[in-house]
Amino acid sequence: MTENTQQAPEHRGPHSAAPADLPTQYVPAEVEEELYERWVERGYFEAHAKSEKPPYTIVIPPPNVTGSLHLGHAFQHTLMDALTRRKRMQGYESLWLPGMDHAGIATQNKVEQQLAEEGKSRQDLGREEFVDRVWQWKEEYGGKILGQMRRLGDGVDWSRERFTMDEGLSRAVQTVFKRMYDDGLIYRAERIINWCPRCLTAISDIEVEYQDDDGELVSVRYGEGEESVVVATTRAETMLGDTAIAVHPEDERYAHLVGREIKLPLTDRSIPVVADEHVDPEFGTGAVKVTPAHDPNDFEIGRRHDLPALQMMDERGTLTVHGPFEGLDRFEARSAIVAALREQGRIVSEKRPYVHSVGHCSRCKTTIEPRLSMQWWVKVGPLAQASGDAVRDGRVAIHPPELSSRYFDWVDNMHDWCISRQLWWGHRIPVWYGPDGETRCLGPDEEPPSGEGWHQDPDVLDTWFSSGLWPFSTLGWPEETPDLEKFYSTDVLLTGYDIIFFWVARMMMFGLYARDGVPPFRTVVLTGLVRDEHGKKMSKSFGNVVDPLDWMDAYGSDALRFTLASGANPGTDVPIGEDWVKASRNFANKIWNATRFALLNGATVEGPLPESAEMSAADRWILSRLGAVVAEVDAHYDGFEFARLSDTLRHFAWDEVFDWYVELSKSTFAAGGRPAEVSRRVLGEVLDTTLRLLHPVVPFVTEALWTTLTGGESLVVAEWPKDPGFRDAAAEAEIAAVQRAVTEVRRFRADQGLQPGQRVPARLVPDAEGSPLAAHEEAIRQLLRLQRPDDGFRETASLPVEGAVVALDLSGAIDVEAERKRLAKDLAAAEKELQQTTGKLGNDAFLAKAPEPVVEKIRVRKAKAEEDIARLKEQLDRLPSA
RNA sequence: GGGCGCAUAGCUCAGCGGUAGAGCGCCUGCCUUACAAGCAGGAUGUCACUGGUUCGAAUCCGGUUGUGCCCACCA
Repeated sequence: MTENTQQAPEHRGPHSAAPADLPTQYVPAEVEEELYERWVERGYFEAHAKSEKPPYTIVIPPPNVTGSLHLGHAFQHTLMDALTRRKRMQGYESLWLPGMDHAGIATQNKVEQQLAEEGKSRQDLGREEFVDRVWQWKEEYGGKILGQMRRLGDGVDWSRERFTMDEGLSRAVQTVFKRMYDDGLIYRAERIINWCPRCLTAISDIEVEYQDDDGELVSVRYGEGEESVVVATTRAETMLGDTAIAVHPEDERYAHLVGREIKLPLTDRSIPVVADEHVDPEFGTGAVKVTPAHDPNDFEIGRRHDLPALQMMDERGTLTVHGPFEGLDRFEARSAIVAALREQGRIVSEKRPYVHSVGHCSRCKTTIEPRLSMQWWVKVGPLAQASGDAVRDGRVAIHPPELSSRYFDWVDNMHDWCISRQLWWGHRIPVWYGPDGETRCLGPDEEPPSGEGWHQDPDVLDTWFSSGLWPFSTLGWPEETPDLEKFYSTDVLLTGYDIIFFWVARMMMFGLYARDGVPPFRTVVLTGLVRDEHGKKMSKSFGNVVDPLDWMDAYGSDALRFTLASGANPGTDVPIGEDWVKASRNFANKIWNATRFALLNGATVEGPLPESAEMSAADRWILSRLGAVVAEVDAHYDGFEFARLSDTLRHFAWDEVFDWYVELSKSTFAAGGRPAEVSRRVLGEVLDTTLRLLHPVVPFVTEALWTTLTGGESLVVAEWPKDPGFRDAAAEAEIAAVQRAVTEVRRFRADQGLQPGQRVPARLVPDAEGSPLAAHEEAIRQLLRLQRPDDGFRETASLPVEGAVVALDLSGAIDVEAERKRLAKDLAAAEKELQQTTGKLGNDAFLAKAPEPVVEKIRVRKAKAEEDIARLKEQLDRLPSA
């Protein structure tokens, strides 16, 4: 490999590098790291609160410290990076704020796991030492993802990096907590919560994953003779905590029992029969055991009927009721109790398989145990209302709009949020309890109460409590900092649709509350999930998880980024496969080589663009297209249509610029003179602009090439192109005609099996009215590799194209049969077209109702079909017979 | 149980009322001095099924089937 010009010194003038030194292949590894370091050193990504420029802000969804970069991150980061880079180029004070989440339960689990390998538990260390250990762990392993972000090219402002446990962010947490506590929006209450017997903490409703598990439904007879009821249950082990039997108030089968007491099997207790609307008489026997301490429904029934709640398990799910079952695990207890009941003849109908939905801890998959427990809650009513309204009244837009229904479903039906966690890693609840049952909630600047008997609540907050403050806590709130003033509220919040509830809704609640009704962001852009090339979820068990670094190593960051952006249809999942990344790598290489060609041919960005009168049709055509593409790309950016903007750019760059325009310009360059000078300037202009347009998505390769091409400082701070509004419909039509003619002749040659080396003299014969091709004879000849006609020219084949005829001297080499077949096929197609269009135009209803442009289009099609048929027939007639 | 979405070329997906598209893959021919990570040409679809609206439906409406996701206090 030759030496890479990118290692040449910065700030060289235009074309000072010998372009021939550019290697013929783009090698990402040779430019990426160096460019990123340069960008960071020069402070391009740092935003300034004092800037006069209008702000544009995106805060990163803070990844967990425990995590490493996966394709989902790479995907979202690519989009956020593209958005902020473009805005920066457009002259905004563009801030993309990075950081990480302490991820309470996930991180604590991780460190506990590590301890377990040393044969220790967190209790062995004690709280303080354990938390130290987590911090240590965070310093050592946390933030791995931040290094990976550099590889991806993320243009984040590293000077503003935040962590949810930073001092400043902790102040924000405590400030909000205190305010909400004082406002009565945070309270403490004993309720049924979702308890994870492995993590040993409460978790919120959305941290529970329900899945259909196989269970068994057994029917058990409670009581004796007349005074007996049969209940159906899947959770026999909880019967020791039963404090009632409930039936429907209108169920005549049990009317006589309501109010009576029935003896509970395996115990000395008797429990009442109560009538409650909740019971479905159709289900099972129509009678249900009530265990208020271990089932949320039963808890409600208990409240309505003033029943005691009997806690019969400890925090690990072990039975605590005195007797033969004490000390058994909940699942062992289930079979033991069923066996005991069977022995007593109380199992009325045997177990039958029953599939029902069972909750599991989203962290460790352990079956959740509903448990009666004292916890802290956020009263969501007013906050949820405001959160819904902000979207309903348009202050916040959700993109794509289809996904807003999910948001509304959630905020409009939100239950109070359990925010306390029985963990050690996290923001400690700032509440102190006094010796006389006093409770004191402290703000960040308040000293803890001194004196005997005061102690702080041992629990910490749900990790999403601090994430919910992220858009403003990271900007300095509760202080009214210049950052907050300048960059809040943020412009776009881009994240996966899977955390609408966890994060988006909560940021809305907190943001609207803390900032007096100002929403934390104006637009929410929801992305899908990254999946494998067959649309399957990536998971360790499938073995289809891909480390983005592997692909970046193999194909470069740009290739990965471009592939991800190409797949980003709004709100839908993104499949990705290695072959696609490879294809994007090829695109990057194509950009590389096209620029190399331009440099070799003296393309320039110096001086003003030549007058359009001086330009060739090809020059005017490509500039006309360029303007249209700038406008189109802008529209796609504004609509967050990343797949479309990627497609638009790839098609324009590869097909139109790198292929047709470059090929057409070759004959111009070869001819030299003023036209060549003009084209060199136009090619420089088009490449310059195209590289700018591509930069936000593929920052590395574009930067490397653009600085060489233009001698400019950096694309990161270059200006975003504006559509100059130059359009030339005539030039566009002319070049389209050339393209069609060239394709037509190529097709002929391919059908004829003509070797490229074969000598084919040809002449372009414009018809009487002139042809748009007339001016392009030399270019066409070159594109098709046709010779000039010589004295012995003998026309043996002619191709009518675009108002002209390409006469070819094949000197008897023509394959008559192949040509006959081809013409016959074309003729059939033309006849079908004629039939269709004639039919349409003969339809009065169509003529009466269809809009004029549509009718006109059909007329044109019909005329063309007629022409084609006549021409093809003539050609067929002229073919020598075989 | 409720809600949302999707069914278009071998694969992954655009298109969403006026001649069926892209990328990858496939076939054929080319090392044409920017690029073989390339170039040229080509093949491939009753647009799930079924009614309807319309001059005209892949596109709008109803139904069916299949499929994915979300929500729900399914003893």
